[in-house]
Amino acid sequence: MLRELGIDHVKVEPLAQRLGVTKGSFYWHFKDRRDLLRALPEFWARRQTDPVLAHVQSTPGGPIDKMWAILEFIAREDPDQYDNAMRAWAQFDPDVATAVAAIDDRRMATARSLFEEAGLSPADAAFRAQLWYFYDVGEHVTRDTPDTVEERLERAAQRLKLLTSDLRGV
Amino acid sequence: MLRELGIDHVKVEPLAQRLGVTKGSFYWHFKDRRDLLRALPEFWARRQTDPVLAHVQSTPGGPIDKMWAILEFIAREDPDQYDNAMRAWAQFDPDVATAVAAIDDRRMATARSLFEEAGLSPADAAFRAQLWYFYDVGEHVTRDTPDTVEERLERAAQRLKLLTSDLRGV
DNA sequence: TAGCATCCATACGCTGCCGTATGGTATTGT
DNA sequence: ACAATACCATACGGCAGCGTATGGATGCTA
Repeated sequence: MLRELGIDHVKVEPLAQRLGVTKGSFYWHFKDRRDLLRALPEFWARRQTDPVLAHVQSTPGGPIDKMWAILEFIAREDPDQYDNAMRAWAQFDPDVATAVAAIDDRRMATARSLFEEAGLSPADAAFRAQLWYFYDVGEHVTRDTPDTVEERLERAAQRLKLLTSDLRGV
Repeated sequence: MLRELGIDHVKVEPLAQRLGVTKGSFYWHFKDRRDLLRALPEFWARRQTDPVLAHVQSTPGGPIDKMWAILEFIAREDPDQYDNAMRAWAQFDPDVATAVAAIDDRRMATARSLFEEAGLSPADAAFRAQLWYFYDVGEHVTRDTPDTVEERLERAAQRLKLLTSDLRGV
């Protein structure tokens, strides 16, 4: 419901009908609607970013290898637009906004440390990480992600090249 | 209402109350709620992107000068998050999505032609324009825009430098 | 000044959704 | 076998918002 119609459409009665149950069931599992909404951000964080960060931890090689590992990992997933729905929600709910900002920080911090590892100064690395990450956000939010894995991989390679061509080959 | 709470909160009765009138007035000006919503995308396009494109048309100099003109123009505006609200809406309404996509295309086409003018091949210019534009989108959607004009200008200069440092000075 | 169009208020019925109260069934522990 | 607990359905009252019907009020026009 969140992905398809937005947070204002995750309502308990339509939700129950979609699941083939009634409201009575819902109010046994959750105190009220707010209680359900509170559980969503953490669910999202666990599902969408923990796997990526775990994957980059476990890949060997230099920083550019790890950047490629991230890009490849994401390109091989099917883009399910969960991020978009969360951002749309965060737009209008301060609590969710801080939750999403925390995720953004975690992701950008990873990129930043990799750019530092590749030889950039902290300030330059921070900016480069922004450019890196914002491309991802922009691609998702404008729904401009290619349909096939091959196209996504090619575009990712292009991005990595442009963002690291001036760095030492580590 | 759209900017602050999202499209699902532009409802006729709260809207009327906010304007200090009653529903009776609303239903004289608009057929129904859908009629109001239909008018919003065009209103947004006129207000948010026409001025920028008009401004770049009227600035002299080479393509990089014009790129700077765009960045400077946007940096001097106060970021009012209208774009974000439209994107949040477009996320869940296909008609709005096409309207927003049309705006994205217009903006990116401008950047693309400038990169071509600066010597890039059509394919390279298209990718470079994406990177250019997605940074903008990412900055807005993550609410990471600096508060002061000076900081925004500095960041814009940094962006322009990184995206054009390998091009001929035209 | 009579008539018509413009603009807004009041009042009404209807629907969708929330949250609660209450009862029923199934499963588990002893 | 018999509680007790977990899980779900039904039924209710209440509110918010939609759209319509109707009646002023004001201004323009002949």
